[in-house]
Amino acid sequence: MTAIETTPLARKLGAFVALSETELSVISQLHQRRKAVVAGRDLVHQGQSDQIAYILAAGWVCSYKILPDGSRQIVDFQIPGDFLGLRSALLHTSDHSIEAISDVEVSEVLVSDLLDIFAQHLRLATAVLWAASRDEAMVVEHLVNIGRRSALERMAHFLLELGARLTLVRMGNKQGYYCPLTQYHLADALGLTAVHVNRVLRQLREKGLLTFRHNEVIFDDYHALTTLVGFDPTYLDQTGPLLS
Amino acid sequence: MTAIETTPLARKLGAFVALSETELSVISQLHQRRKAVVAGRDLVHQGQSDQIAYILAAGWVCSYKILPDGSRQIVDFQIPGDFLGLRSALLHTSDHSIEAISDVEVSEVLVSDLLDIFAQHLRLATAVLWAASRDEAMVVEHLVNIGRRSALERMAHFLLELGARLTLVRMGNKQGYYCPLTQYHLADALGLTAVHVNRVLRQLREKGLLTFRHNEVIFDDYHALTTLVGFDPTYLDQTGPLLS
DNA sequence: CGAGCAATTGAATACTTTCAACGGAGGTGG
DNA sequence: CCACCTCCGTTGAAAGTATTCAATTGCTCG
Repeated sequence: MTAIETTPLARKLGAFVALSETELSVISQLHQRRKAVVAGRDLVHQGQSDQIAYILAAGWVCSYKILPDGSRQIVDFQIPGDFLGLRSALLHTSDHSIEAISDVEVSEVLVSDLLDIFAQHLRLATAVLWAASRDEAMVVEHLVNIGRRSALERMAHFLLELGARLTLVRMGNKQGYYCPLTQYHLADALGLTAVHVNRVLRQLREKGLLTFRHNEVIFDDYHALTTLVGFDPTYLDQTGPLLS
Repeated sequence: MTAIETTPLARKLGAFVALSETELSVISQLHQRRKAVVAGRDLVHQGQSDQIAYILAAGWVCSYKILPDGSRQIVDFQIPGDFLGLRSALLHTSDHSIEAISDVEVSEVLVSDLLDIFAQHLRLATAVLWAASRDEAMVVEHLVNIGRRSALERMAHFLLELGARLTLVRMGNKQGYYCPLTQYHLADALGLTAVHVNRVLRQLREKGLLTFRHNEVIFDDYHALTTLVGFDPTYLDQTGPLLS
């Protein structure tokens, strides 16, 4: 059982509904068809059809779109326990690419298997629906972040949100977390230049708010950060509403 | 039957799958519990719980979020035929507000009714799932738009997308369309200032690309516009992939 | 007609990008 | 083992883009 509990997906869903042993074992069965991808490689290409879905078991990936002029926008990052390409699989076509940021392990999931499981374990269906809705809410929050916040606030909000997500799968806490993203990743995600990302990070450091160095995010003043950007993690950990 | 065909929802879904008369009548039955909202009023408030879903029958609305500092970001506009608050209804809580831009008519939809219909008419379920996925894809495209395009390109892309959506419900074409949005709406949607929106619209006009005046968008040079921003409406009218 | 809202314009300011250059860490091949 | 290359991070200065502040016009509505 201990082994079962340790899959990030189980941890994430478990934060939302208490899972029975049966349900936990069903989740672990989803992780059968393993596949490894090395850092930097694309897992899915924009426009690729007949897309399969994955559960991210280890490592970090990002979903992005490339514009005609060559610039790219990262839509969001996925961390262990997150689904990849669920919507694309349903639509049989991917409208974005997925890049492995670090070395990555994924579990292939057949949509048909998933649907079978939903039919038999309604609580799991509910939990996955919750996860999908949360993903959508994060994209919306990302949109708001880019549209209406200054570069400094954007960065702070982004790193706070990431911290909250990582905390849910026990890969971070209010002190900080390990973060394999480069400043180029941050730039492409936040709609900034890598150069400006660098300056913004320096500002945050000099203000004693947070330090991002050597792949480590350290919250120097968590409280000040949250008030600076009005960070409200409600949309991430709403435990309850869906339970009924 | 003519009366039935004319609901915007039927027109939209009909653009995706050919609908039988039975299906058309089921759709029209969804429009029973009518409700009117006057322009400027909020239909849904951020944080409101026990949310009900709606189908927009007439008029325009927008979904938005207010930031702690008072600024707002419009996430998305809805036009006749679009669902409102489907996700919020499922989650029993709304994470955003919905404003009626013009006088509006909506049809209340009980989630339970909708689920019943899905069970009986699988093609309709598919079509609605398609619509929901398209909505999500539009939010993603909106994110890319704000993150990686200049103000001018943003505006052009946005007005093109809106035109494509309106065309789908026969409320616009490649010549142009009626558009009740103010420059403030555009600003809040595109992450700009109303002042700057004004200047950008002037540029577009002076370049002979498009004219937005007196609530009318006129594409002066549709082709030049699409190439300017690399507008690719694939994500809007993908007829096919989901049919299987 | 006055009030209020939307659109418009100018000038000054602030924010972000661009261009250019350099340092350090890690990996490769001679 | 070291030279060399590349990728990432860092910094300065100049240029460009968007915002802010302020003021004016036009229009609609009561």
